[in-house]
Amino acid sequence: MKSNATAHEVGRLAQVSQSAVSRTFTPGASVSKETRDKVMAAANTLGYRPNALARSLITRRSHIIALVMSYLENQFYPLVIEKLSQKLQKRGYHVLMFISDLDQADDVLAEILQYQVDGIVMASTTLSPALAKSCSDSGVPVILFNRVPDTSALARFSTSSVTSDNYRGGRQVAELLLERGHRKIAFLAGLENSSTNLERERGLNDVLQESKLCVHSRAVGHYSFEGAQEATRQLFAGLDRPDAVFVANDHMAIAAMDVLRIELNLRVPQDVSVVGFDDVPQAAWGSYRLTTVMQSVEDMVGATVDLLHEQMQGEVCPRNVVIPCRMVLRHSVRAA
Amino acid sequence: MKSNATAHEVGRLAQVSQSAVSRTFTPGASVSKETRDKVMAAANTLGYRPNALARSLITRRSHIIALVMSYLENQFYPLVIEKLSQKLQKRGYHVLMFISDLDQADDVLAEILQYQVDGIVMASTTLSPALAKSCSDSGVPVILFNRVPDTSALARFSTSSVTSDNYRGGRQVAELLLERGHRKIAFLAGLENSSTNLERERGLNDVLQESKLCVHSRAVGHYSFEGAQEATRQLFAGLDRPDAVFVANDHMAIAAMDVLRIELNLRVPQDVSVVGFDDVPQAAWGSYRLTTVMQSVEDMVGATVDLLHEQMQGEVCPRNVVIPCRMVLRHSVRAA
DNA sequence: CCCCTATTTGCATACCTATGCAATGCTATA
DNA sequence: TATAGCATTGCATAGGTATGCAAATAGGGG
Repeated sequence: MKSNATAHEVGRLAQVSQSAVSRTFTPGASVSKETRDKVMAAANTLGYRPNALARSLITRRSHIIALVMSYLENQFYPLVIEKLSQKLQKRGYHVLMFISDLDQADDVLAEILQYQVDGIVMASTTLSPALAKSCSDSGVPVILFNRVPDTSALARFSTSSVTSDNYRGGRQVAELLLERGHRKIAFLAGLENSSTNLERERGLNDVLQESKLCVHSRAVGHYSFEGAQEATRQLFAGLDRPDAVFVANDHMAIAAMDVLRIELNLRVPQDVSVVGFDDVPQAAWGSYRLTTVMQSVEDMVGATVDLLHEQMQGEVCPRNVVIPCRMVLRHSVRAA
Repeated sequence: MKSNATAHEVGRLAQVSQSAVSRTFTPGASVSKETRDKVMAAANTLGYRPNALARSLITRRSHIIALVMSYLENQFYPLVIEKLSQKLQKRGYHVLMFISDLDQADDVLAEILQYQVDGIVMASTTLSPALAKSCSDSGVPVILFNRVPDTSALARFSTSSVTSDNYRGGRQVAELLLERGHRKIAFLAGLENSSTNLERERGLNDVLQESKLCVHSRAVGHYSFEGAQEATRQLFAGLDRPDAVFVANDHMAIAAMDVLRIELNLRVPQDVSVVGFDDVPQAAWGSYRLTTVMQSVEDMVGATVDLLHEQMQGEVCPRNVVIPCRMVLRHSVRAA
C-alpha cells in the first residue's frame, strides 16, 4: 500500500479521468459533487496526496519561502523563525531554512534559486548588489529582515526591507539615560557596518550632540557573547569609567552585565546603568531585569508576510517598512 | 534577462542538445570538456540554474528534509536547527521547517508528505502510530529527535530515534546529589509523558531507591518557563522544604533559580542545590553557572544525519541511537 | 419537443529535466 | 586496412499534475 498513488491511478479506481482528480484537489475548480465524492473515496483508499513538486512545476508557484539566517545564538532569531513559519503556514506557505555565514550569503542564494522559491527572507544578512539584481531579475521578491538595503542605488531599488525604528530607539535610550542623570555614556557596538548598529548609534550620538555632549567611550562586540564580554572589559579598563552603557542588543547586554557584576564587582544599576535592544525573553529574567527597547517580533514578521504577499502578487515596487519600537523600563537603569 | 532560462534555451545557444546541458550539470555524467565549456558559457550568459523541482520529479529525490518542531522557547532547539541545517547543507540537503503544536503533529505530516521530502526529523514530538505507518508506507524515513518511539509495537518498529542517555543522566544527577549530602531531593518534571522526562526521572528514582530513599517532593513544569516558576513555588510552599532540586531541563532550571533567589530569598547552592539537563548556553552564564547534564547537540545531530543517510539508501531497519551524556559541574550544587 | 445556456468532463498538451538506447565518431590493436 | 572498443551525443520518453479547449451532458423556458 505504498503511497505512490498518482492522480491517474485514483482516476482509474474512481472511473473518472485524471483531470477530474486534479480538479477535486484544486479549490474552485469545476467538479460535480458526485464525482468529487467518488474521487475522494478512491483517494482515501489509495492514500493519495497530490505531488506538490509536480504541481509547482506547472503552476510556477512552489509555495516555499527561503529563510536565510546567519547565527541563532541571539534568541531574537529563533523567535523570528517560529513566528514566520507559523504565519506562513497559515497562508499555505512553508519555510526552507538556509544557514549561512555572514559573508557567504551569496553562495547560498545561488542554491536557493534552484528551488524555485516564491520569496526570500534574509535575516540580518546583507546582499551583494549583484545578487539582489539576480533575484529581482528572476522575479523572486527579497525581503531584508532587520537590515536595510545597501546604500548602493542598485540594491536599494530592488529589494524591500523590514526593520524597527532603530534610530528613534537609539534616541530614546539616550534621552532616558540623560534624564536619569548620566553624563558618561559608553556605547557597546555590534557589527560595525550593520544598519541596526549604525542607526542605533546614530540615534544615541544625535541626542548627545544636541545636549552638547558626546559618547564617553566605545567598544565593539560584533553581536557575539564573547565579543561583548571582551568589549566590556575594555570599556572599564581605564580609570575614567563610564557610568552607563548602551549595548547594541540584549544578547550582548546580558554578557556585559555578567562581566560588570561578577568580574568587575560593579552593581547594576547602582554603579553602572545598562540598556539593551530587542527585548528578548532573557531580558525579563529575574537575574537581569534589563531595561531595553522592544522590537515587536510579531509586528515585524507580520509586515514581512504582508510584504511578501504583496510582491508575490506582482507588485514590483519594493518598500522599506519601519516598525515603531518601545522602551521597556525594568531595573538596569538607576532612578533619576 | 529573466532567469527563466531552460536547459533547452541554453542548449540552443550553445548549439548542443538539452541532454548535453543536463549532463553538464549532472556530476559524473558523460560529457566532453569541449561541450561542457560551451554549455557553461551559454549558461552563464543566460543566468541558467537547473530547476530543482523538475529534477526531483524525475530522480525522485527532492533533497529536502522536513524538520518538525513544536516550540523554540527552549534554546536547545535553535541549536538543533542550526547544526542540522548546516550538516545537511554540506551533504546537499535542505531543511523545510514545520512548526506544530504538540498534538497537531499529525495534520502537519499530511502536508509534509506532499512535498516529497526525502526524510523527516521530528524534534520533541510524538507521532501517532497511524502516521508512522503512513510514512513508512510511503518509504520516507522518520527520525524522532530527543524522543523515543511510542511503546506501541507498531510505531516502535517503523521509526528510528536519536536520544541522549537520559536514564544514565538521571542516575548521575542523583549520585552527585547524594554524594554531596543531599537527602531531601525534589524533582521538577517537564511534560509528564515525554520520554525524556520519564527516563530522567526513572534514573533519579532508581538511584534513590538503591539507597533506600525516595524523592522528597515533585511538581510539574511542562517544560515551560512559567510552568517551572509555578512548580518551584509549589515545591517550596510547605514547611518541610527540599534541599536540592533536579529540574528536568535547563530552561526550567533557570526559571527555578530565579524564583528561589528572588522570590524566596534562598541562596543557590548554599540553601538549595539545583541541577538541570541539556547544557544550553545560558546554563554557563555568570548569573546561573548551572550544574547540568550535557546533551551533545553536535553528536545527536551527527547521528541523526547519519541515520537519515542510511535509511535514505534504502536500509529499512529502524534504529534507536542513544548518545552518551556528561555531567558538567558548575556552581549550583553545594560542595560535599 | 426543441433549442439555448450553463455545467461538467475528458483529451491533449505543457511544465523542465534525467536517462536508456542507439548512433556517431574516434583510437588503438591485430 | 579492418575491427573491436570506448567516449560522446542526440532522440525520445517519462515523471505527476494543471489547464485550455471542445465535447457531452443536464436543465430550463418557450
